[in-house]
Amino acid sequence: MNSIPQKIKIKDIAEKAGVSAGTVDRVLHDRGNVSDETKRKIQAILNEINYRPNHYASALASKKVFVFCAVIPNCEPGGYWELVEQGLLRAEQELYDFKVVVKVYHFDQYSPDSFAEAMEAVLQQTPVPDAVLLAPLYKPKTMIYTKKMEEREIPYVFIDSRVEEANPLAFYGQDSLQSGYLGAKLLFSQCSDTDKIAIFSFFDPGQTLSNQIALRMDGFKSYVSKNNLSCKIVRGTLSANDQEENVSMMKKLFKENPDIKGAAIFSSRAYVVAGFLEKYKLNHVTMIGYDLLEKNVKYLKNNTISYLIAQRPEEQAYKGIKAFSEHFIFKKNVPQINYMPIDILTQENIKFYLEQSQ
Amino acid sequence: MNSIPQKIKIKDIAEKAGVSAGTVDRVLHDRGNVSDETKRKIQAILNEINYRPNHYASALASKKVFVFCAVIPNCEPGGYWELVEQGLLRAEQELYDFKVVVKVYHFDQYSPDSFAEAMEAVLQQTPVPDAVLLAPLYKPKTMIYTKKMEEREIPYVFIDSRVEEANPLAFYGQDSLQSGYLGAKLLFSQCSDTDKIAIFSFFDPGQTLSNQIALRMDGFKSYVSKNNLSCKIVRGTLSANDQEENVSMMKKLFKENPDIKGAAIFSSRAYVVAGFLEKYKLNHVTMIGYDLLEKNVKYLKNNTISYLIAQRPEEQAYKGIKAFSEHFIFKKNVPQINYMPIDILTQENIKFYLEQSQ
DNA sequence: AGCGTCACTGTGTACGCACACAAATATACA
DNA sequence: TGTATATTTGTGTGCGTACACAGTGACGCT
Repeated sequence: MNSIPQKIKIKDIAEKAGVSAGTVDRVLHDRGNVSDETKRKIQAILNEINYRPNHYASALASKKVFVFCAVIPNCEPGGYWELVEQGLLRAEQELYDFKVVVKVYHFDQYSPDSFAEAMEAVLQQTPVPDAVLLAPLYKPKTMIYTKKMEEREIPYVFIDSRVEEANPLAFYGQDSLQSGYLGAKLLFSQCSDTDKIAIFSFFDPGQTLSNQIALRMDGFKSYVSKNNLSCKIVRGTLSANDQEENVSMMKKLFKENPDIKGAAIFSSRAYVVAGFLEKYKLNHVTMIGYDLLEKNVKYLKNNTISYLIAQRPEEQAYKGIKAFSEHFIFKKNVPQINYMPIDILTQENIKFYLEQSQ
Repeated sequence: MNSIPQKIKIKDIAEKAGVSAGTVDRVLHDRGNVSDETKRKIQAILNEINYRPNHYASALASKKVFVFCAVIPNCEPGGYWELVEQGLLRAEQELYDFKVVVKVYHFDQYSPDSFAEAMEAVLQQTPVPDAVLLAPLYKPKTMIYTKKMEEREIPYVFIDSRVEEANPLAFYGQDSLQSGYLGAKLLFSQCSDTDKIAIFSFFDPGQTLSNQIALRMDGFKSYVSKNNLSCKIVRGTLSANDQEENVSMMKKLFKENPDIKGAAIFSSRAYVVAGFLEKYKLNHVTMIGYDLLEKNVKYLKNNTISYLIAQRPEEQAYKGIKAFSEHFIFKKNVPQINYMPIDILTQENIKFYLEQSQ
């Protein structure tokens, strides 16, 4: 009646080997104190049969508490990083019974020093974290701490972007170059090859921000050059906090360039530009943007933004934490480079992506 | 040191209530044999505190084996339903330690009777299935069996499409109408409003096939009429098995209508048409299709197909089975209607969706 | 021979829960 | 009042594993 194939447990192996469960356990966990002969015998049996440990029973018996730290930028309400944090929390909840705790550390995304401070705090906390998930916005600072973590044998996962020189347990994020390339393709599916295009970016004097946005821009440009488009590109620089200045800048830009037909912005704050386009009724301007934020969705729905390109931030964080549990609890190998799908969102399909936040 | 918030277990509740763990267990599972007074006392405590049962320990202690049956069309290699079956297997593997078995029953997707046979077999098997996942291609037959399952209190989940009159535990699938609508939008982003468009469909004399494909077509048409497009539409009917006939049909169609600029096909077998377009170098024809099959992807990559619209079949099946485990094992409520995102696939982003089959 | 040391191995308890069974208490009836 | 019978409650074992601890035997030493 029981249609489950009989599972093999430690006791079965012990009987087969003519030893006790304790000895098998010692071999399984490589805890020593087993004679070479016995060890070989047990390992031979393990190779023969298909022993699948019950990780749930194991977690139940083990007293080990796992502390995973996450280091991400401050979460503005409705902003990008809030979605990331939701993914962290979802993973924590799901792993609650495995005695997993996720501690989130925040830093100011415009200050490499505050990132360093957060990393210091993580590495100095007690208990020592078992693993660290981080968004490596600043390469030099990141390298300092990945090195430290490697010395201390603390596995770490990158989300959002990655530092190629480091050796994380895993990376979850978008191929930014390709997402910029796709952005161009979508924009030019609505514009003509010869149109004038405006590209907006935020003021960043110290080049502090990661290369994600830069890479998207590179991808965009590579589409233009690869397809020999003769479009003209004008640039607008936005301020992170002074919205009035932004409006006057855009007013000026569109006055001086009344022939602008398309607009692109590679950060998640497309709504800044879209709000302007809507207010000043520049309906003839086709716009693309990035990331599924409520404020962006609003403009997608009313057709100010034609396409949004998204990267599943919630899932990145969720999978990042899950990678640790796969590693520590389920003892599985985790693929190292995991590119998220580059989702294309339109008026027509956005609804179903919104529902998707699990 | 232990930073886990102290978890409440049955024993804690028992102590608080001044009873034994067995009694608390009886209340938790509503197994009777508890005096009203004791029951009230325990329930009061349960309302007060936040007791979260450890479902892993629970599964460990319970001897219950869950048998979930899945009823889906036969899986041709490389075909759509193979992806669905992969999702079923992934879910089964993940739930292995919970003593969950997934039994897959197949039927001929062109024969309602064979569907009925499969459903009969499911309902007559021993042990009686705890739940049934099905693709309700045929509404009348489906209704017969959903009624039977409701009588026997066997929960069931729909994937792929749904029957509105039934009352499944959950549904996972695409909003077909909307995916047809989006298909039109994407096609006309590449074609002009006045172009001639060819729509292909497979010969289906008995109208056996579910309304999914019909709904997509309706969605397509509603886009055309809503936007007052003056395109001309010609139709081609394909045969499921006679490829030679298909080629001659298409030759004739494109000869008689040399001004066809766009092509759409609403089943998963876009490759039949794409193969023709490629072979006869009809590069000027823009084509859209459905579903992420290897054979379709080939034509997306070489630009014969401009857009593929996908619906995550693997995930539908996976989530369908997971819905049962949520229901039975984790005692969670499952949202009933779950539309999958309508993914837009292009040459530029397809790579990352292929990696995703996890 | 007696002793300690060491390398190895077996045993027992606990994890949180389900469930069979034993025990205790309440109720009915002669 | 005593006995039989329900009803309610407590206890104990096992699920598969981890791990502390106890036990065994070989060996070398005085």
